Amino acid sequence: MVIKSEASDAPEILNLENFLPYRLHRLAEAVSREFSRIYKDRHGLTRPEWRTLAGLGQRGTMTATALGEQSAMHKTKVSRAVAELERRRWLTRKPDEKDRRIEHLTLTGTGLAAYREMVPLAKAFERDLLARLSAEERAAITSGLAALETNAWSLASPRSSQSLWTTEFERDCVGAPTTAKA
Amino acid sequence: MVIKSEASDAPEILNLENFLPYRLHRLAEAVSREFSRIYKDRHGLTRPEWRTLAGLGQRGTMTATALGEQSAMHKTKVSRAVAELERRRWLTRKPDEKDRRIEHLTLTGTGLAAYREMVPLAKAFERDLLARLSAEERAAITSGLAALETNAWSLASPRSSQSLWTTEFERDCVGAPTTAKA
DNA sequence: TTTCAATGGTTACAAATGAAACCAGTTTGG
DNA sequence: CCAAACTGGTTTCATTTGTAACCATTGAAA
Repeated sequence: MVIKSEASDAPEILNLENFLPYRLHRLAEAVSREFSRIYKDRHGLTRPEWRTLAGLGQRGTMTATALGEQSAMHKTKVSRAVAELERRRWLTRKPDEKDRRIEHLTLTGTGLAAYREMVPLAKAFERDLLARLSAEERAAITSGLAALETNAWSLASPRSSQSLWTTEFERDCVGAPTTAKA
Repeated sequence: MVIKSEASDAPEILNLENFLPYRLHRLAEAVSREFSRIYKDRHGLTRPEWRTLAGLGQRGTMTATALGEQSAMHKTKVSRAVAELERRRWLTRKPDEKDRRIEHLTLTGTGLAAYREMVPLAKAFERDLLARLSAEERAAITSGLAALETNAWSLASPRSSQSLWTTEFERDCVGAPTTAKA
């Protein structure tokens, strides 16, 4: 059996190290795990809780489904995260007038304070991560990811309410701190 | 309160959509989930099981820890995945002669067959995913990811045997089908 | 109206996960 | 030789997750 010397693609072998799904997952996992330490140590938040906080902090009042779409979380994760943040009195629910199934979620003062404390830490984390790359490399991931996002978009998992890549949750947001309109 | 019009960075707000950890995670999740359908429908494999299969298929005989390092999985995941694949008779364990703690894992004929069947599907999946991007975009993710990988490397989670980014597991591999030497 | 499908959200239950304890076996260093 | 300290690997237990079933409400259709 001859050893192939031109690295990595005997057609009948899959080189995991270069396999996109695997690379993405591994990287995401490492980054996410590292970042989680920040909100975990700091406030004992789980990832769904942090995302809920981040979503509401960014957009102001939202419904649970909107939150799920915006932050790509499963229904039940959102539900549980919201329940917990409510228990901590970091957010409040206000039933919709027209449609009594809907609840509008908003951060309380305490919740907002926590959010405001987290923002600079998050930004610093990202900055530090990117700081080690050259300008071109930064540009590369940014545009590369963007390209994948718009395309992987046709994948998404349609089953259940797990529709990633925000469809139209914008509609459900009111009074967001910065409703950037471009 | 004036509405900022230049999209997205009031310094006190974190724009999730542009936040790297979040983008990575969302993308990885979608891609991974979509890809998982292939091995899930096809063979009823879980992700750890698929990775185990892929690892052994690629490198030939390996120990459990080497597998864990190569595929960035937690000890226990590997252990359980291996147990299941063994139950299916897709792999066999052979105790090391020198060190009786160690077991060398190898795919059986059946396991190898399953692997061989999966490889083209995996490659096709990746190809299809990338096919929608322009050449530059493809180059961008490839190099962007590579850059992040080499750097995020200093993160990794040192706790437990979850050390990502392969240290020296090469040593534990024998008779890999293609021991690409560059 | 009444009925039936869809939608926002929660809950129950089963499966997947991770931390930590654990059981060999191995090495180190008296 | 013997006792730590360590390493490969498994197991136990508590937590997290996802699926599916569920309640309440709404909208559309008959």
